Amino acid sequence: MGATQRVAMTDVARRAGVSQKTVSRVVNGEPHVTEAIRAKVQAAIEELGFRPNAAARALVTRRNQRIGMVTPSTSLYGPAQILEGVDSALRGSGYHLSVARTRGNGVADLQAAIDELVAQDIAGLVLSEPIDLGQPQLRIPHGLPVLSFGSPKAGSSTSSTTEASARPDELVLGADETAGARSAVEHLLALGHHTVHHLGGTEGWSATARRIAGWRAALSDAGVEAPPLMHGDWTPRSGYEAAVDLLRRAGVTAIFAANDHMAIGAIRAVEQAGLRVPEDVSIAGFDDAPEAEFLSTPLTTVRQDFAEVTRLAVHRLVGTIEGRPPAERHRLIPAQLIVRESTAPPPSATHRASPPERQA
Amino acid sequence: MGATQRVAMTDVARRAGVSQKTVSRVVNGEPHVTEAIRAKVQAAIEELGFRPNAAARALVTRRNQRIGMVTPSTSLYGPAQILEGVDSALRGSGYHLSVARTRGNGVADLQAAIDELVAQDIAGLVLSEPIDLGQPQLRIPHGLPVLSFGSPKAGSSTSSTTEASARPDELVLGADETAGARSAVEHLLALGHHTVHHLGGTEGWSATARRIAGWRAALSDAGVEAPPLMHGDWTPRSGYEAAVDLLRRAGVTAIFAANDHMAIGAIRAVEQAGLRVPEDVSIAGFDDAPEAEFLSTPLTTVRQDFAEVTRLAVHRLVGTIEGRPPAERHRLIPAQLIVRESTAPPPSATHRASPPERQA
DNA sequence: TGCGACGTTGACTACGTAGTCAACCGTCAG
DNA sequence: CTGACGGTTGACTACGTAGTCAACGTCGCA
Repeated sequence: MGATQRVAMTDVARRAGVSQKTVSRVVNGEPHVTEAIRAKVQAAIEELGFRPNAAARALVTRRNQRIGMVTPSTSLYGPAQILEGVDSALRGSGYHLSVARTRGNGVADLQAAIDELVAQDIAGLVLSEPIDLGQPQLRIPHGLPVLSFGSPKAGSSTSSTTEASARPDELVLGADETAGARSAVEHLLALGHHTVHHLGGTEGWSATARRIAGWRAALSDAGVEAPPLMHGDWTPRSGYEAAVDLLRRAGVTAIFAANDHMAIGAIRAVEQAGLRVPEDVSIAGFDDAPEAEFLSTPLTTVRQDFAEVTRLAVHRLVGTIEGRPPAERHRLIPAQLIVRESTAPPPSATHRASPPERQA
Repeated sequence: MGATQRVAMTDVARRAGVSQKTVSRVVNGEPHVTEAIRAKVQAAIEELGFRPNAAARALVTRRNQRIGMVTPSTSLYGPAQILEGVDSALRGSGYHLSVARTRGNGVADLQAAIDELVAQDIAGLVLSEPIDLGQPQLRIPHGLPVLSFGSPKAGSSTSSTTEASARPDELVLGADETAGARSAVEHLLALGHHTVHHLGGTEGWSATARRIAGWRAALSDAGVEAPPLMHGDWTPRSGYEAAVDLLRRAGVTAIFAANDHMAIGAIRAVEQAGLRVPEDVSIAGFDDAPEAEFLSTPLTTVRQDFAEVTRLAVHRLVGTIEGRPPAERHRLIPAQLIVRESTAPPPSATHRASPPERQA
């Protein structure tokens, strides 16, 4: 069982009639090796089925070609997209990807996942969802490059100026979710809704905080007091249950859900209450998940360009690892409002001034 | 940048006034160490912030605590659930998880992902989605334990007897998707539909083949000739487009989509054609994705118990790695038909004999 | 023809850990 | 009181690779 490694460079060297060091040169594609010898070594490698021992290599070079990634989930849309994007961006870079999923939403859970990765001698650390906490007392080895998708502090958005993060050398990239959320709420207000209710994501997630921040900012700009906040956990069920609660209040005409799945649950709740989307209640989501466009009521939502964000982020992380730190450590990519059929003027809007339509 | 590792066991040993070997004993929790010395070493470890060097350990023990997993995607429901389940099952086992995503659906793509993992000295290999090919000419190091979720050969299902796989020692576990698909189609036939059309998943995936097999089996048992097969790529869009095509034919009353997302697209297509689900056209999916229950038309679908499958599979894989191979190498977990509101008798069924309702 | 420069090759060694084995200690039975 | 034994500790070494540096050979130029 399992004794996978048997053939070493010395075996190849003996077979090819050269030194171990020469085999090393061939394997690593170093110059200063005669073509004839290179071919001979290659042949010996093939014959013996030699594969370099990664552990020995890591030991002697004192560095690992491994990136560790902490993710809160692999099945939620955002984290899954980030994981996929990071993997894509890493392919061909020479770095391997190690994944650790957090088991809960607390600091201890995040720390446990980080520790597991750090124990693997990673060259860089990716935090898919940095927890939203006052003082992120995370123990991360000094000098280990860190990339976070989204700042742990709910950003003031659009301002590209950086808020200080816990680690001065931390890379922070992401879509501008705050501005994206803001544009969704502004869209609803522009349609004529008096106010917009928000179904927040899981408490403690920075993404939750950013979307709440955008929601509050839009309401504040419009001079509207924010109604009580409700929290779900990103699942359709939680969106459904929160919306059922919400619909007990009078005059609810617009709901902004923190993600598309909660929006789907909310639509169901509205319909079960005998109301129609969007005629009676408008609903907007966040993510532009693939199914959003194909729901019976296609969903107005906010799209993030995960491919671009992850590509740029990984590029900068690898640069930092290899001693070429980017000049700019923080970057927000614009998010895009996608207006579909789940949002419309409120029932009595036609009796008021015609609402100015507005695109993000 | 990045010189993460500085403190070695010898440093700790000097600090604690013991030998490096004793530090090694303490770190690994070996017996035969006086409590006083153990405490002294622990203190020195804390003070110096020592962390064991994984590469050196792997080099000398000749084995890695790493499981490599190949997945075709991290955002599709099934693969994401498998990834999440494997990660959960691995937590606390002492093994780390390395992920490689295939870039395409060909053998070469799968092989490339496998090679990348093998280069990392993995102790075990997990294939989330074994490609469906006649002769899987995959190069996998001899003696490396392999776990596949679902056989690469579209199984005859229910029979728990194993079909021969490429590697005699390969572990093959999964939900009985063939039986699950069969039960969905039988459900539709029992409702009175003359036939059931199938929107298949991405060609080349074994999951696609298994669901097709179940579909064909159910039709065959009912003495119905299978209508032409259509293929999508698991996305709602592909389900939508396939259904638009399909609805050009006359007399289409029942569609079984290979996953819930394609079913969502199909529902949209039906509704856009001016027809109703389920009154005019019944639609069933596969996966029981979280949103399936909360769609405007809650979806009849098939649920796999990914948690159970992955837990069992990882348990057996780890056992195999550690020299305790399970007696049983193949196992199918039953899949469960979930009947909701997207399926009903066909439009004219009431004019015929009342259809016998049937549960799986 | 002679000399230096440069390209090629290999011997030696370090990297940090765990396995092997011997030395040492105290205890207990004879 | 002495020898044996078991528990504790450390010296030495191997693991497989890449870095360092020296030796060697060849070529071009003076």
